[in-house]
Amino acid sequence: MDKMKILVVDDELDICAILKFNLEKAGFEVSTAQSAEDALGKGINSYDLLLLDVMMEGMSGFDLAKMLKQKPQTKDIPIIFITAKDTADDAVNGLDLGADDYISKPFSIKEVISRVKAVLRRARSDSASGGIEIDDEKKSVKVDGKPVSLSRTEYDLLKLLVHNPGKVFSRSDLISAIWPANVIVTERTVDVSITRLRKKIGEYGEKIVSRHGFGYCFE
Amino acid sequence: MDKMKILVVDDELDICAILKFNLEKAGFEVSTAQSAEDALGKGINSYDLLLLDVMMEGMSGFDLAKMLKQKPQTKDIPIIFITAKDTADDAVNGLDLGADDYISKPFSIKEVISRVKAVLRRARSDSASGGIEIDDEKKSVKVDGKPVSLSRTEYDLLKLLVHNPGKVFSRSDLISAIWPANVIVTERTVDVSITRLRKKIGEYGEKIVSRHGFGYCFE
DNA sequence: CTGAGCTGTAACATTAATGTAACATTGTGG
DNA sequence: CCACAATGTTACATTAATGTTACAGCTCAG
Repeated sequence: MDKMKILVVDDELDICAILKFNLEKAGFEVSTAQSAEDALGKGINSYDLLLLDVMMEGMSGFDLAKMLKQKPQTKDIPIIFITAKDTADDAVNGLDLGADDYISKPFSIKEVISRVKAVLRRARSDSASGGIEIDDEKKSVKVDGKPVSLSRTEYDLLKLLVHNPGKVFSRSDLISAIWPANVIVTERTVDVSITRLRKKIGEYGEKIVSRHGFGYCFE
Repeated sequence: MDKMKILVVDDELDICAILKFNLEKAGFEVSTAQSAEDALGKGINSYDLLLLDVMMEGMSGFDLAKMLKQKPQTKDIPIIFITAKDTADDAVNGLDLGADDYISKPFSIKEVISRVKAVLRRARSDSASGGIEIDDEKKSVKVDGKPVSLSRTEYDLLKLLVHNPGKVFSRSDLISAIWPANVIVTERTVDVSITRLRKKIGEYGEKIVSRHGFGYCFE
């Protein structure tokens, strides 16, 4: 496999240097930029992953991400936000913007590397052909290349599970993540939606696995 | 939980005093040393964390760290380096040496405390993994690298015990911590769950020890 | 208005987990 | 060493969790 290319965007030179050094040691190819504007000049669409500081002079990391998510060439590049603020708001904002993960300062290097790897693994499995393809723009799903028609609930379920392989979601996790806040549904409702989803995606239904006593996960 | 013991090593007495005062206020037990040699005389392996100045007379912080990382008794003690401001290279070197974090002068006390806590939190969950790894996101447990399948009750039990090594939980402690509030179970029920858990985690089952007349604890 | 698809609940089937009791073993205080 | 209490272990009946299907209410395009 080719070296994955990572672009680190942070206005603190120390942070850039540390990330660059350690990520390179972990086998990645790393460039750095000191501002969002600087990053734009570096041909972002040639990178496989962006590490993006939220708080920067000029254009913020959020602004940059928003811009990138609008262009077809760059919208699929995974983004990990780095934020100094430990506020849940930022995390929510970031994930809402389509960020793939979010790391708060101070971070440990080990943690960063493990998240980078996780995100890249995820991104690769997304584009992996022959499996499950989720086109978030068209809100359509293909299984082994063949389009399947999912309802809104099923689509959201599949997307959440597939984008977080291995992570176990309890029924109440799923309800609060997928069902509108103002509706009240039984936990068993989740089971039924899972059953319907499993049936529609054929053999891949078996990859949505139920962890007795915990919930569901995709593997 | 016991007080965490921290050793601050810095040749500037002012810095030592400030760190000692503030860390003690934050609930830690703090000793200080003015040099690496001094630190070696203080029984380093009894500490839970070292705060280590890089630039010191005689043996540098890096040298000390390198030495400690080579001895089995001390290699798992987390180290946070304190470096002068504009030497990102130092930080890089330090992280390369297996430091868990670095802090550059001048630092804010809040920052130091939050990093200390972060590192200790991380070290705690790591050290618990002396053969047992608990992945709370995946709700899965590995013993010596091999996944074992635990029921919900067994998982909760293991997690509670492992995260509080040495602490003795009475049966009623365990029941109120793990069993849903609305169910009523015999205290002997705990014994059975413990037995099942022990069997599943193999030789590590012996680390769940029963304290006759008191309850169970993990050591 | 109408019909097709979507949804949530309930009911029933199936499987995994659990609690209790009974008996075996170990530990403790005298 | 003995008696008694605490703990270990096992089997088995029961309970809880999950899978599945049917059905009724709902939405929404036409």
